[in-house]
Amino acid sequence: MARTQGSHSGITGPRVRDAALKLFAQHGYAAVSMRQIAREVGVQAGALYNYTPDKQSLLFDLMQTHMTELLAAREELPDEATPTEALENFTRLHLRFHSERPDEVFIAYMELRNLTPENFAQIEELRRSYEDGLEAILRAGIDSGDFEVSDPKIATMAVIAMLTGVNTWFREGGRLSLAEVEQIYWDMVRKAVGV
Amino acid sequence: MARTQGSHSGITGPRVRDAALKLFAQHGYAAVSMRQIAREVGVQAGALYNYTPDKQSLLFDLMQTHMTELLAAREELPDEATPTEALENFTRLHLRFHSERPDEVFIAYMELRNLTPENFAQIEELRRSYEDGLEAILRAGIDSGDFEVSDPKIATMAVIAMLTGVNTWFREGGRLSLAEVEQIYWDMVRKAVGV
DNA sequence: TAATTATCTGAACATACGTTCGTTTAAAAG
DNA sequence: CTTTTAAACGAACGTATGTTCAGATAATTA
Repeated sequence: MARTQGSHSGITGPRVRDAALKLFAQHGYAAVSMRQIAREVGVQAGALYNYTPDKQSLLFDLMQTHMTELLAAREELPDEATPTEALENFTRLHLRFHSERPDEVFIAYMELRNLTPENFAQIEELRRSYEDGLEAILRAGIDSGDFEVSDPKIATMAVIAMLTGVNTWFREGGRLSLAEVEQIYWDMVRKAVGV
Repeated sequence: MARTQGSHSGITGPRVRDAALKLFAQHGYAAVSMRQIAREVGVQAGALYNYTPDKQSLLFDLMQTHMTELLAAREELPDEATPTEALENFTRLHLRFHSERPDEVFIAYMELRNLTPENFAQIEELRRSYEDGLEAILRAGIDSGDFEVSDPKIATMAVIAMLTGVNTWFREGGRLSLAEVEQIYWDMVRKAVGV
């Protein structure tokens, strides 16, 4: 056998990507073999190399796409908002975006150390850019007198850690809806920065 | 060559443990080989099996020890405190304990999926017990009217996620001392629960 | 229909893995 | 000093790894 019936790069390509995403999130990059990914796609291991130069690129592409989409989503937030509005928008966007992509988030946070140094630097740059966005909001709120925050750098890390933590327990269809979770977290964030 | 000069189980044993801790934290359980651990200890791979039945037990022991010590530390907190005092004690203990053990914390959060189902269940039980402790404090504060928290379960997860987040950036000897970090986080936690 | 291109197979490569074990040497016990 | 035990070596086991590639077949183009 060789080329199989109905085979198309437009179909197999995304399937490779999806399989890698699912398996990396489930078992971790290092614990997943190319043969496992191939089996999930329904193909032999060698065929994967039509869609990725190597395993590392598979991981990097997943993380880069995720971070780029996250930054793009943030760009779309209105920028004429007050500091408090901006913080609420950020909070709700973060919760919504992350809860919709549990696998991507898991990988983005867990597999950093499995990136090559060059790839790591690129992803880290994207992450820093995202964090800087929140820090800018906090500083604006401090300057305007809206927020009461002693250290904006730490507050940035604390808020992001708190928000990203939802992914450890939140599941669609659970006890609480996303809207309820958003409201509860926004209340906590709001209070934490003194609003 | 065979048994080497100065070899002692009382020396090599802890060194195996330390090497595994360091390497698992650095590269991840699945990415670290028994030969790497052996090299770090200064021994051949076969010698490791004088100290662990297998690689999985090495991971499990590290996590179990960590969680047990965490629970033991919490037991030593005074239990006649007010809800606010109890929450402050918990917050400071968590920050101190975790900042002193970055490698153990990293492993405890990242390598859960590399535990066998039986081992996972045990570690998860310990973690649940720790979280229940915080939830009890929050409920007590709600009942007494000290705290203003709409959902104690979520608040528990949010606070723990926020606090554990320090380990992603805090380093002894950095811009802020542990005491300063403790104060800043306690301020945020305090405000977040409405105190 | 014929020629070309895209896609996948299946075998192979060198290397690495966790683990076992017979043997050897050092330390401890008698 | 002799015997016993503890600790480590070093080779070997079978299996798995990421990756390459010639060959085969399907889809597409001419």
